[in-house]
Amino acid sequence: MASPTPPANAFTQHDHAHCADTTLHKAEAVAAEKGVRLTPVRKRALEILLEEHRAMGAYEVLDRLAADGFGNQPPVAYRALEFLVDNGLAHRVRRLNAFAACMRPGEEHAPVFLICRECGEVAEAGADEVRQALLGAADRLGFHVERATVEALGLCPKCYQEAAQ
Amino acid sequence: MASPTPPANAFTQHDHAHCADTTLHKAEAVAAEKGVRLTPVRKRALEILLEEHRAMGAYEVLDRLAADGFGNQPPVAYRALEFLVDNGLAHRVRRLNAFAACMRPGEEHAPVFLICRECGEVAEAGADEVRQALLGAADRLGFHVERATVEALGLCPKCYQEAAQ
DNA sequence: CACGGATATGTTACCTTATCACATTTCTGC
DNA sequence: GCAGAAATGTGATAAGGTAACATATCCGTG
Ligand SMILES: [Zn+2]
Ligand SMILES: [Zn+2]
Ligand SMILES: [Zn+2]
Ligand SMILES: [Zn+2]
Repeated sequence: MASPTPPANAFTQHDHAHCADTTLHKAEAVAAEKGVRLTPVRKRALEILLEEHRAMGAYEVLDRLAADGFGNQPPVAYRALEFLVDNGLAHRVRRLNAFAACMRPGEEHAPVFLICRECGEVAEAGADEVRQALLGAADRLGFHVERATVEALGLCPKCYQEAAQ
Repeated sequence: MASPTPPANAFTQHDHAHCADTTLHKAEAVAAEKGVRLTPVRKRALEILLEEHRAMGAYEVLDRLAADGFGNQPPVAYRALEFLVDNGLAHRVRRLNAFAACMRPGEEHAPVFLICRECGEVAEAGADEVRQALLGAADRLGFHVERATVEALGLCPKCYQEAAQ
């Protein structure tokens, strides 16, 4: 089965309001199906992450949540973010110590993050071949992979163009 | 050119004293060739990382350095570690917020880390196919990769065996 | 509806990781 | 020997993350 949505990604111009809206609705559907509660804080945290195609630090999210009347202590943000990550609605971007909304909630995927060091945009690329290659390399050492982190730092198309001039 | 050393890795039983010693000498050679100074703190930091096939936090390294008569403030460790990383003598393991000695200093390689969640051992696997797959995925979005982080968390052969019982 | 356990939130306090800024020393080329 | 560069020591502080416990909300059951 092919992906039902054309792959709107951070580096392609697109109607992001629509992109975010669609993703939020998918997330709600996923939560409903899994029988987990996308409570107000959690939903708001996800909306905040969805505003832009970039990763946000927990404290940045916290500030936004606090401004919206939620608690202003770290656990408020960390708990909401943990929930989102645990349920596949957001990902943790290790290189940035930050979090990004998952762009394909519900779809089985091994996320690969492409992080532009110039503009900070983060794209989530599906890359099964990367995962396959990783599993192969691990297998040769007898290692059993449970979770994988694959992140690339570099330049997005736009910033690469600009740098070339 | 094939790798000159048989791939001694964390998950294979081997004479680690020899393994560490060899790697340290390779590192010294690399530093000499690059014309950078592997000063006492830096060398000691590398030796500390080389003691075991696992990643160490900066503060753990710092404690060891301080015990050896070096400074006991964070920058002491962070600077030494930064030097090692910048010169390809150590790697940063993002998932653990820690550092591991590079097992193949001088060799061009795209490191992939296999982290056992049970015993904490970390193996550095060379995996060009993983890098190729990543470059391919990035290219499809027009992204230019400069640096990549590939880390897998799971169980090493030994711990997997033990878990199965 | 009432009750009780499970789940979620608020809040305090604290720990770990990482960086800045600046003074002092050590090295290196001249 | 001397000047500039590189490396180190040190204090202070920013940024990221968690433990623990009290309070509130939800939800199935009687
Ligand atoms: Zn979008
Ligand atoms: Zn960019
Ligand atoms: Zn070894
Ligand atoms: Zn293990």
